[in-house]
Amino acid sequence: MDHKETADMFKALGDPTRLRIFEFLRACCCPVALGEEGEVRPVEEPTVGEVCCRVTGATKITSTVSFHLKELRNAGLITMEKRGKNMICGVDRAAVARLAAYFATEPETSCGCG
Amino acid sequence: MDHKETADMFKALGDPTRLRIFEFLRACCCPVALGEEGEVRPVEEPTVGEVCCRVTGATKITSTVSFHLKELRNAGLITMEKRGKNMICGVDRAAVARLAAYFATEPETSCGCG
DNA sequence: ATTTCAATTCGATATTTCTCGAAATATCGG
DNA sequence: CCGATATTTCGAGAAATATCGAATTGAAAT
Repeated sequence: MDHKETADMFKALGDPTRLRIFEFLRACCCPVALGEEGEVRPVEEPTVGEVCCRVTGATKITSTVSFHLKELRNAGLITMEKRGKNMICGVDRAAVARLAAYFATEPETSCGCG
Repeated sequence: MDHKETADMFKALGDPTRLRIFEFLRACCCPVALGEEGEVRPVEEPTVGEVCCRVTGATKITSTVSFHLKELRNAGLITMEKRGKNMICGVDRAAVARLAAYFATEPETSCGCG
């Protein structure tokens, strides 16, 4: 995770509307273990229209939400996959894990006190 | 940590210059355990001028760095304390811990699959 | 008190970003 | 093919942001 990539993720999450979208997707797309193999898949598969409805309360898709989804996707925070007429949105769990590690890990010291 | 507060932190970290400042402070102000009581204090105490020098390579303090430090401080990510003629900068460890938890914790599900 | 050093504030400018509505694209069903 | 639905792209305007230099504050030293 290089510097620019990290800053882009934070910038994407720095907008209130995008943060709401991201949190909705996180809450919505929680993984669930299935079968004995313990395989994991998302239970709900929200479309752009559903994101739109939940986040802005609008009944039709706003270009604004589309714009924000693209930003989140460009930042590597969410995934979008075409299914028929719709786009299915989900969080990129690897990215979330990297961000968790970013804050949880003590950085290399630069003051010789390590 | 409410929504706006969270977004403000991410917005603050979303600027490349501010992220560099933040990472410098994190690396610089690593805590060190001292004595038998295990008390912890920062080893280096960077001033605004030092941040400036390290981050932008400038020899004198730029108003830009001052501006970015204020943003980071307003977002609750860093602390600044006056000492004599200088301001000593440090990261707010509680805030970093909250952000680590933010990404490490599975959110409440909204799809009835919990 | 005056000078000096550290840092912030101010004013202006250039750039970016958010938002909205209209038009375009793509896919499905009849 | 045509119409309906889902989503993206485009164009424009308003608002926010980053940056720079100059002026200002505040504390310390002389």
